[in-house]
Amino acid sequence: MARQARVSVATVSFVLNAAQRHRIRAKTQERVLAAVKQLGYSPNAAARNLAMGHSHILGVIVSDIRNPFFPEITAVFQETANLNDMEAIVMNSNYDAQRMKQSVNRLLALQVPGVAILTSQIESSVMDNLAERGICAVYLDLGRVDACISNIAVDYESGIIAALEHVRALGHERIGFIGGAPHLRSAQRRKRAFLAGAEKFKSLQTQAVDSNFSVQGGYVACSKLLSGLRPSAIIAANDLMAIGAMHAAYDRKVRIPGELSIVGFDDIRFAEHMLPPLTTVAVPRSDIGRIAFETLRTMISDPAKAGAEHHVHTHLVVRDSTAAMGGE
Amino acid sequence: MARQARVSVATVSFVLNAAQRHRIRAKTQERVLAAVKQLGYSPNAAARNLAMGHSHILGVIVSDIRNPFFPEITAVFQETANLNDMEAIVMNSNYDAQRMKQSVNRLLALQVPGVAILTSQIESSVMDNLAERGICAVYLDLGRVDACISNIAVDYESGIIAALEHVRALGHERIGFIGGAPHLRSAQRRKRAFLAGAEKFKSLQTQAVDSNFSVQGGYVACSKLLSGLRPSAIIAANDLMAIGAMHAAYDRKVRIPGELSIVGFDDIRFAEHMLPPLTTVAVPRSDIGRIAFETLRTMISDPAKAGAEHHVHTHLVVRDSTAAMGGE
DNA sequence: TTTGTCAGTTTAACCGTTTAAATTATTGGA
DNA sequence: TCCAATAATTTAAACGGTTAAACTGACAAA
Repeated sequence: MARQARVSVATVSFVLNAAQRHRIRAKTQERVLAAVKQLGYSPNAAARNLAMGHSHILGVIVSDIRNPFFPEITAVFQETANLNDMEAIVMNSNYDAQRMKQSVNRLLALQVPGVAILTSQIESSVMDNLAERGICAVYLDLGRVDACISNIAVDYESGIIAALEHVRALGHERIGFIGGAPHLRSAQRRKRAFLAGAEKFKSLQTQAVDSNFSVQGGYVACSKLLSGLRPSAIIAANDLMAIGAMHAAYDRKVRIPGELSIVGFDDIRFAEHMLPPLTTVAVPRSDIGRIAFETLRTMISDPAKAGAEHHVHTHLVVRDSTAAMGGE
Repeated sequence: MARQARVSVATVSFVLNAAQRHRIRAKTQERVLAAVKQLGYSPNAAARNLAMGHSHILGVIVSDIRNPFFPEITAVFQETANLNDMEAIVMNSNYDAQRMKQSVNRLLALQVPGVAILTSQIESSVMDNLAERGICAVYLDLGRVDACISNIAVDYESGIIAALEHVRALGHERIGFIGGAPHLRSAQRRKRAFLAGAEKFKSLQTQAVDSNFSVQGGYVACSKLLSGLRPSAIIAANDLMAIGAMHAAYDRKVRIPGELSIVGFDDIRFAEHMLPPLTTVAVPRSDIGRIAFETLRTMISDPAKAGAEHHVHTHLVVRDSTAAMGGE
């Protein structure tokens, strides 16, 4: 080991750990730092991990990294973690409970001090497993807050309401809604918000169909809506379905936004790249990534304190896929 | 520790490592396995890592995880790694040499046995650093193959030629090309392939402009092409620029594919979701992910053997953004 | 001069595996 | 029955850090 600095291993350790640095003399610190630089030394993470009982790696589990919703979140999480001298390892549950369990087990073996679980569903046995072992966790929209358990609550409702108000203000009265997979809480909340919002305006005629958050599903759902008493505006519970809806309209030669206005949800990067650019509700994904990390860090550094509930807000981004009735 | 099985730690270790399992009696194995199950035991990765001198985590560095080109690769890499009892940690260089170095250092501290570097550029000092420490590496399109260094070569040329032949067969003679950032090898190769291919056909009039692989860049480049002697077909060196080009055409009311055919490159997921769906050259990203892992695994398990060069092929996917001259 | 105090540094135990080597148990042959 | 050979298991030394506790001077006060 780099004890070319003519000091003991302990001294090196003290120098390299900010918290202990004060204990040793400036001169000695210089010597150590010089040796570190000269040897290109970096401490063995495994040894440190073993000694400290936990690693500096945080786990992040998402349902589908291929879904453009997630990379932004994980990228910010990781960048923030790196700034704090930690690593992030991102795993994919692929919407599969079995894989979720496996991923958690992998993370446990890695001795992670905390985990961010950013999926729309999770078995409570997994949460319990984590809780029992004292691993801090932050969930997305799962509600529960406890010792070492935080939650990030996305305000879907105000986004949906904003979308509804927007198309209503443009003069649309017949409004369709394409919902996400109905067994997912987050899908239910968006749908309920839509229905509740629509109730307020007697003049509105609404029709809601459930789908599955995919482009394909949005296509089918939109086809269904268009073949009935045709709405002049459609709000989709995510951008992928909105894109599917745009395709369905395109294939039937229904002009957007001339004959049909479409609003998405999420504001994935490609929303603005659609033709026409998609009006959508932005979910602040980088905030989610940042908050997920920060709340984990807080809980890890002070495990006594209870977890917290964090709220993130959504807002409407108006682009060109919506227009006034009869307009274009 | 789980020595509730009334055996020594060594025995547990032997049972849990397939290679040594034969050494111990079936009865004893059962006892150990039962204890493992009962305690929900999983071996401490850090301790194992420390004892063995290297971890079971592989590093993957990409230039930009937000670019939809990469998540597919990393997801497959990770899935394959998991099937082989290894983890993958994905880092983002953000096209920044400094961050690349940092990422490599982080991975070194983690004692990774191998690294996949999937960026279009890398300083040779980084390659040397890795090589010196005996860390296996696989690069994307960086050419060098050596002890513990493999390379995945993407056959950009045949894809570009296929795209060119395709538009030529449709009757286009005035063909524009939007190139990627000219300092990147992979951009140069695509451009050169285009120019070389165009030479073969005397009748073709081509114009190539350089850009930067971004949607914005594609927009600007296409605007430039459209404002001169207007081409009837444009081939872009990646899909993002092709999408930018589609926007430029849309904003100028140039109809696609009626007045302008556009071909992209990569076949990112959103290519088929564009309106109209984008004709593009598919780069087999899941193959890249799989091969990157497999070649790393091979090199790691037998470090004596030299690295290998792997080729992956591209192929044209014809959709609706290209059509015969004067058609639609 | 002795003693106490304190800053600076070192010692040594520990973290939980792997693995070579040592030990103990079992088996089969004389 | 005893012994050798072999099978099964245990022992103990790494691995490279962290950290409580011990140590070492230097200096100030008695």
